[in-house]
Amino acid sequence: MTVPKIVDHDQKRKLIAESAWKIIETKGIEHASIRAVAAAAGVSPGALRHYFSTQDELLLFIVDYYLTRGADRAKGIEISRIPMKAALEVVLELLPMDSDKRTAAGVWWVFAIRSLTSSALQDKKDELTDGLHDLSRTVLDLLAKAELLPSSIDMELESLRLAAMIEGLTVLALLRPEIYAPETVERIIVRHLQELCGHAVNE
Amino acid sequence: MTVPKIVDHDQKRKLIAESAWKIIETKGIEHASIRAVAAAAGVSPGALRHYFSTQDELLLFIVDYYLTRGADRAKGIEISRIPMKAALEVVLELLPMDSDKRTAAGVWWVFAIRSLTSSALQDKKDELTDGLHDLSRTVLDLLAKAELLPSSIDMELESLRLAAMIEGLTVLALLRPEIYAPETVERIIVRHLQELCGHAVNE
DNA sequence: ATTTATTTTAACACACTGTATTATTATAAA
DNA sequence: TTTATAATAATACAGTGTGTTAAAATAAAT
Repeated sequence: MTVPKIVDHDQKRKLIAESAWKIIETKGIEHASIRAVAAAAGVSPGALRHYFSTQDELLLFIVDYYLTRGADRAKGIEISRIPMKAALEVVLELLPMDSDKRTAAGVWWVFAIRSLTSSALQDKKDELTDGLHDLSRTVLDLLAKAELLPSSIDMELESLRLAAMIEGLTVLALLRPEIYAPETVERIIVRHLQELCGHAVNE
Repeated sequence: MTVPKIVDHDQKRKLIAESAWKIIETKGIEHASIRAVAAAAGVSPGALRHYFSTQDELLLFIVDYYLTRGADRAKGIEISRIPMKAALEVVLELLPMDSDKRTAAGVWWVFAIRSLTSSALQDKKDELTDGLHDLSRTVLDLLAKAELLPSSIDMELESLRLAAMIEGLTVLALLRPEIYAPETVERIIVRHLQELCGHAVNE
């Protein structure tokens, strides 16, 4: 047996994914066709297909490479010692408050839509939505540990509600950035968290 | 001057839109191509193009014909005299609780995504999101008139928050119907409304 | 009844898309 | 040097939306 040309593979996949991401950032995801990505990455379409045999595979890799990394980052950097502030920071990390996260939110969105009809994307979709749910629960736990939440609260229901809140804000911030501006989104989250803590009013 | 073949036009547009809707319902919106819709409506692709010169136009008509009608229906049928119940019913009318509304929600979703890059869809997108916002405010007004809301409430912020809640529930109910089942969605909405009314806990 | 203007319809061509197949090149071990 | 296999390229295919161009149908005017 012989072992031919051992070429990185994983590194090349990353290179291709990064080229794709650049196109998505500048021209939008609808222009990230196989041929365009191949040209941007400096390989032929056939070569790209050798690394990603289908477009869903490429999309899957991009989502994993960028979105999952973003979610992990959100879970990692709860710097604030003040629980309320930490909770806010974690949630804001998920929302499209800057250009980068806006791109990520757009990718997540078209990925989610495609997942409705492509069975190849189902698992990752479940993983990502579960991740959102887990993160919501983490935020609630954080507040509960600080004894900020009423004991009678239904944690399961509230984490589903917070997850929906985050998802909805993401969508609307993309669709109507002039209405759901970063400051407004932040105020809404603050309001939601304070209400969870039993403060019917805040000021 | 002469006046040639006066053919319905508006009626034919409706016929085409209904054929398109049927395809969307059964095969999903990604199969509602111009050629497929034309075949289902019994006209040639060229003929369809005569009634809808672009696919965005067709999508626009479908959204107007089905979604706007649905929104108006929601605004019309606040039957319940009990304000809390009426509010719940109005909100539930927007959410994908049955097959029909699931289809509508899916259409709204891909429409929204396309609106991000198609300038032809911008106005309708704004109209629909404004409609959601207005409806949220209507619900809040309804509760306020019944003196169920604390006077200190920020109506503007709360209607933005409720709108995000509805949007998020719509998305997640489509993505994870097994988690966001109709009963769960209803419980979440009830919880949200009760919390707005100052009930930190409900049972 | 014939002409005429205009709508309606059809039939293409074009540039894309994702996918599949096939053959060629390059490489590393035997 | 031979050889097996990875990497790449080239091409074909069916599908998409869109645009153009020409034909058919129809209702009024002559």
